[in-house]
Amino acid sequence: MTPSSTSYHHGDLPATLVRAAVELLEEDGAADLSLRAAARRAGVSTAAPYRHFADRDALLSAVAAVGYRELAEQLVAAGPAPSTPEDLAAIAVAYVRFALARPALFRVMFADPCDPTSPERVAATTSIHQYVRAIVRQVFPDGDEESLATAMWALVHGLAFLYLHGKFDAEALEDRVRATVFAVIELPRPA
Amino acid sequence: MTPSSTSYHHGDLPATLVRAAVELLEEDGAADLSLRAAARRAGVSTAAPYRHFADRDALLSAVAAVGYRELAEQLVAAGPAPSTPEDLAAIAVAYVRFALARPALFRVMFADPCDPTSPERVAATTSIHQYVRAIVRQVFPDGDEESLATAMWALVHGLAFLYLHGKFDAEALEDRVRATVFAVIELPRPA
DNA sequence: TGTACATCAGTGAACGCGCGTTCACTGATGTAC
DNA sequence: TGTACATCAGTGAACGCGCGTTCACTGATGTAC
Repeated sequence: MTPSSTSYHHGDLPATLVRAAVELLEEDGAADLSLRAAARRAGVSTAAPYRHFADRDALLSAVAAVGYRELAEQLVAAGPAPSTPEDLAAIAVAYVRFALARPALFRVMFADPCDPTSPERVAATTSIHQYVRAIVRQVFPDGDEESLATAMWALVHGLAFLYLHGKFDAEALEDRVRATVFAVIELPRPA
Repeated sequence: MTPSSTSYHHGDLPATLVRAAVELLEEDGAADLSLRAAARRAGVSTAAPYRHFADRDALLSAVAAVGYRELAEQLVAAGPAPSTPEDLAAIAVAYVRFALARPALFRVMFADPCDPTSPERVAATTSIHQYVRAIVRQVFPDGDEESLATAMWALVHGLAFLYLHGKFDAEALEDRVRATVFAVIELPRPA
């Protein structure tokens, strides 16, 4: 391949479009990504994306897929072999950090009304769920894995959205997220 | 007042517009609410809303405010004097139900990129946080109220978004939400 | 090795659309005297 | 009680915009012979 930069054929337009779209999401902050803007940034005509994506939603799904992958990378980097509550807290912090670092991307991934049956989405969320289950299995071997995994994911996911919504000051993110996770882990007996 | 339905002056256009907007959000499901659509549904000209709302965002904020109020009503109805984990679970179920019953409204309330310093929003989220604190105080008198309140809110908030995103089947909502809440409350010692 | 040709991946112009917002305007209202 | 007038809350038309998508097209590519 090795297409020259002036070649008529782009070489790898699909990937370039997705990358352009992700960049736009990160720069503009708002989730109003358009096919046209992505094409413009990729240096290609308005109609070109249709050679590779059926419609706007298809591009958005590809963008979300990139987001899921990068989120997974961040989480794994934050806790490669999690087995303690400390590890769990570190991963929770990474999750919320990701949302705040890339708010528009995170919204495309999780806040857009989208087709929930899209295989790409289903695969991605299933994979996250499995990942959280594996962590929970290590950290709480005696718990109800399914319910605890749901709870832990919901906990960090909710924190992410509350932070995105400006409910909490992003300055003290790490301390607050850790405190929240530990408040749950050390939950006292109910009244 | 008692304006006739044919009066030139509408009588209570602001409230009518907000109501129309909420109805549109609930009918269309998608959060692409426009000032024009709201005006159309209110039976008023395209420019009329500008007598009462500075811009689109102002209308959206008013809509969100209605949402916060109705959410609060649902929660209180689900647990008027919460003091047990059971009560807590019932309120959690109500929270998630609200999100699924009015997805577009919920997204306007919590998923839109919005000015986090808007007094309306700040007051609303602060009020929810206080409400959750009061519940936590009753149910877990020995806990770290602030952190536990954050955790409980994040937990139901995250569940709501995961359900909205189609991650879980809405059929078994009540059982699953209850199981998730109790999984946290009955969390075993970590490994 | 050279050539004909099918296929692929772009172009550029155009379509129709709904949107937010502004403007000069006018009909309705209520108040001061 | 009647009237002049300021103010309020609408109208209707227009602005410019960016969007998703389609279309006929053309330049580039690679393969069969």
